[in-house]
Amino acid sequence: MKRVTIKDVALEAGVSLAAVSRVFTNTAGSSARMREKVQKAAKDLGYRPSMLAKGLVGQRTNLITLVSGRMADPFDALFLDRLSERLAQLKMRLLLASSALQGPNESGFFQALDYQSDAVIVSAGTMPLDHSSACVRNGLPVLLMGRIVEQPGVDCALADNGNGARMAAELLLRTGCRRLGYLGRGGETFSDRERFKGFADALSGSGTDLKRYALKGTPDNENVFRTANTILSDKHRPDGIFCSSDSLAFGVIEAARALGISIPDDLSVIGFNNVPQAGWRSFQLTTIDLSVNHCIETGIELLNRRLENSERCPLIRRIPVELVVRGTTRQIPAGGKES
Amino acid sequence: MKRVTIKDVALEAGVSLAAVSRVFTNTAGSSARMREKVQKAAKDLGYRPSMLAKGLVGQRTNLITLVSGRMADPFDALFLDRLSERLAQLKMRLLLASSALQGPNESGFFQALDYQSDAVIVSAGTMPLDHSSACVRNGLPVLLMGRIVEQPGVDCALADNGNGARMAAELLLRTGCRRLGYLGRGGETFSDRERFKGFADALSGSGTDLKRYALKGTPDNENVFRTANTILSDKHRPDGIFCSSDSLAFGVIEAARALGISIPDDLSVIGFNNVPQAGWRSFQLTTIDLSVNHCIETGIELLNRRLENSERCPLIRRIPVELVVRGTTRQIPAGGKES
DNA sequence: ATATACGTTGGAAACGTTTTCATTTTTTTG
DNA sequence: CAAAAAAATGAAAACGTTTCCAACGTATAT
Repeated sequence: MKRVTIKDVALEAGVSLAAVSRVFTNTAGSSARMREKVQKAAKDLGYRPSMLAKGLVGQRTNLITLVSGRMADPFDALFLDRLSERLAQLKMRLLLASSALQGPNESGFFQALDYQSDAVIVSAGTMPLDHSSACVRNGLPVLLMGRIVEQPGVDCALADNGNGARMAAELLLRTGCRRLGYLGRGGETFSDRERFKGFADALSGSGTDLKRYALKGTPDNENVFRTANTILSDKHRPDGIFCSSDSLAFGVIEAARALGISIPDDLSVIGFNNVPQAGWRSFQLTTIDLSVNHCIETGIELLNRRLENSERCPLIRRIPVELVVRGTTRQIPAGGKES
Repeated sequence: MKRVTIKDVALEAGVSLAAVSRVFTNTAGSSARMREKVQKAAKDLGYRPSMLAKGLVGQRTNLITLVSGRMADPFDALFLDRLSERLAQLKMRLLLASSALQGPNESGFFQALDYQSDAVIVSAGTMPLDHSSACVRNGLPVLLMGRIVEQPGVDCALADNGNGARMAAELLLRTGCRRLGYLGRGGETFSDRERFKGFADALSGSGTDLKRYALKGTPDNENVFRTANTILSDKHRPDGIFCSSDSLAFGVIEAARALGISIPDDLSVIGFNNVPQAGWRSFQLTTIDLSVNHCIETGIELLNRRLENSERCPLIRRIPVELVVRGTTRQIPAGGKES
């Protein structure tokens, strides 16, 4: 019932505490005989080092705090899953910070400090960053996924939104759409703002209409459907819609079907993220692919470099995106190279 | 750069360490004047107690280790999200154990021990429980979600699979299906076995055919589609299929559409879990609802009771399920009460 | 042989808390 | 007002590690 400690191992092996510690931390300066004795004793007793004690004295806890959104979007779930797995390979553990229920002193940043996490990853787009400086001040690296904040000690990794939006715009133009729409979250998140701007920029000078639509309220399917239904019921409705996420696009597709609007003949739809569902036969959504694995590798790299050198200046990494053409956009007219 | 400790607060307030500790733990025995002084000093210095130190000396870390599956199923994501939120209300944090990559000494159970979690929740159906006893031996409560294992110190909470399967069987029978199929994971998980058994039992004596199908490999949509396609391509294909999860049902629906089989006229489909997508217009899946919130409340209750009294005998809780009739099953013939 | 270096080992302080116990102060009681 | 009880306070040990430093032995160089 009582925990097996380093002390017990030392006693069993007939050596000092320091010796056991050295063996378990692979510190130089212990004979082969010593290693053997200690390892045998440890195994016999079933010893496991206390990460709490380790963290208290050393500087690493191998804990990474993740502040994530509501996990409503499959992309978030996927991100979490892969991140957890990848960190496990590096012997690190993910500590979740509920982004909901943020009392005055309850931010995920504080939680990270409380448990002496080695770093904080923020992937919740709407999470206020008020307390991030408290982390930086305590030497706790912050990694921002999906937005940019210029602050010492804060690294950022995010999709190449401008490029993605441009590809979407070009595809819609080349397939003959003329009344374009952008459906996003009303500029609530950094990504949303960048994607709209990129879309608008790419469209400027093309002589097309662009209307910006915003989802009010939660991004659940029913709510998206209602919004899309309103948009598409207008007689001047767009004939091409770029959505800031696949989830929104699914709602648009369903609303179009309900209204008898044919996709892609009467309406083209493009999403963002390329979540697994986008490839399902029920949707066949043309979308901008953002590789989860790529996101994670980029994040991990920034994290590692920061842990090695906490002083280095902040880095911003753009994650490349790719256009995935499926069935919700028309075919690009072949041959017509000139103009 | 250095952490503000209880010592700094004591110094600032001109009191002893013990005094500060007492104020912060709300222990009886400190005057109003004392509380005030300490709280002011703490606020001025921005003091936050170290959970590591706290956990080392006290017995609670407020950490709960969750061993979860691959998060591929939306139900798992939802479960995680809500659990994290609910635990946050109770001032507890979720520590994730990647269920992948289980080296010899890398089980989630060991991780729980290493960080002195207050409890382990296992929701991964396929996670081997070899090392659970190590936890129990160290007084670490184990909560099993979705399966039953009779072991001291291990509580279980799971859906009323038998009842759910029975409701599915009855609906299919009453709506006139005669060649029934069950699509599951080949008995890989406890739930799968219970659901099949419940379905078969409810069908026995009805004079209908029952065929058991098993998904081989990963439960991703593409793979499910292929499996379903094979099943439905048979000329003696079933006219009613009960799936052990909604994810499987979606694949069946898509395969049916691809083959031009009309749902629910030629084929009825029932899922399990009632994930949000089941209600989407693209699917309208009839399914057995398992309330995530109910799961969590049940789990939390078991956990709390165990933490209060670690000696009490193991409890098994069945979570009630509900039939949700949507569009993938035929209407129940009205009036026909007799026979 | 003696001095120097090096590789091994153990002792003890430190990490930031809680908690027990003894001591001091305050309040209540006769 | 003295004595007893109650309340408030502080000193120190404990939790399980790591790490610095001193001490020891052994091998190498003079």
